[in-house]
Amino acid sequence: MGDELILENIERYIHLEKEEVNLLYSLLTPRTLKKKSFLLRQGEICKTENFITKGCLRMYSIDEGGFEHIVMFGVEGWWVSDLFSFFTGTASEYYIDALEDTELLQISKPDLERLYEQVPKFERFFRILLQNAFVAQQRRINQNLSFTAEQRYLDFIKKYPQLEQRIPQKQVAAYLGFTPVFLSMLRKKLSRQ
Amino acid sequence: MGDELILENIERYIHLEKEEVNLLYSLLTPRTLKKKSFLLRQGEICKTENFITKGCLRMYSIDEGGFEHIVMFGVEGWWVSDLFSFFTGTASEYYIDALEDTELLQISKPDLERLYEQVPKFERFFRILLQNAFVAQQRRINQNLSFTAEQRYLDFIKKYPQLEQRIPQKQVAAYLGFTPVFLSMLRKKLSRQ
DNA sequence: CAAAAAAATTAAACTGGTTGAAGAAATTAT
DNA sequence: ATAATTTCTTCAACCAGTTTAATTTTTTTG
Repeated sequence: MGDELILENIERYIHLEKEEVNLLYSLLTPRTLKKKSFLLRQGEICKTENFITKGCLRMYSIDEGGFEHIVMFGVEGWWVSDLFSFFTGTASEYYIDALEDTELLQISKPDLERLYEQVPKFERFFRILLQNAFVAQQRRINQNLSFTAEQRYLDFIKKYPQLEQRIPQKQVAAYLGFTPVFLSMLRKKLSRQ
Repeated sequence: MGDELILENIERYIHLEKEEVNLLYSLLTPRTLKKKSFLLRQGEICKTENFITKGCLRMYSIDEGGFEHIVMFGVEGWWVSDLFSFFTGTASEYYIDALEDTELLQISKPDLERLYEQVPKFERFFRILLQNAFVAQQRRINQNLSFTAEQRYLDFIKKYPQLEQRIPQKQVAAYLGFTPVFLSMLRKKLSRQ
């Protein structure tokens, strides 16, 4: 199951005793999500933090014109949720759905707070997780500002070569911030040179 | 001094006892930075987390063409540093300099770790700080993807009305991701309608 | 496995934002 | 104060990426 994956993931940053592992497991709820089904819709409150043990999710918004813009992907070993909605208890602006059949481990806010209280080390773990996510986002902001579309695409396939194979091109375009038509032209141009 | 400002800031999220406050103060080093002088340059390692008690900083990169792109501003009450460089001890890709004469309170990595150990509540404080920063960045990424230049500018002046008054227009443009020339045209167009 | 639906390609016209250049206004330094 | 420097404005030519629409390829579904 995904139990080993999440443990391996956590023990990269903090060491856990047996009982602490058991407490953690007792607070996690497994869930499966069929391809194309939703984990969260705009207007709903995000009630859980979600660790992916199998499959692939995307978190995205839909603009006035009906276009989708992907703020993050998640695959095995990643946490995905709308933290703003989760922490503030307010309606989310985002959708999260499954690009493949997906398996999750979920933890609710009260359970997470219980976990922090009983094992303060988890506070440290989630701080480190957040640090990494923050830094990755900052990098993305900087690249969106300073790179051309072509540079951004090349960086994407270099950074996430697996993902590029796994998901439809139009999703890559929706993440990088240009149209599927333009991505197709770009790929053709790159393959010629 | 800035001592009250930082305390007020921290006590929004965690409560501190007198000795804990004293420990904190003993680990903070004040520093002043003249306008246009650098707190960090590309290639250097970011050694401190910096709390601004007065003034204004920007963190930015310079691209191949020599253009500056601002990843964040900071004013009174904000923390500014290159967290990636700070945590990993690797060379920074960013510059941080002062847009005004600025006063800071600095904490080094060893001192921050001492603080975490002796007062674990600070782990919580910085996790919450990071949560907020993460969510703000995610919002910015989403808006960069889904908004036009005009919408982004209008959102900026709505969200940071003080900052817009305080800094040169070209810095706003470097933050929003377009040229100063275009911003000037945009403002003219908006003032006509 | 066939039919339907979704994704990818191609091409041409188009547009939001850039570039370069030159002058005016504001800020900074002496 | 005055000169020097930086910032802001204006305009016109230009280009990176969009749009629309038609065709082909791939994936999904019954």
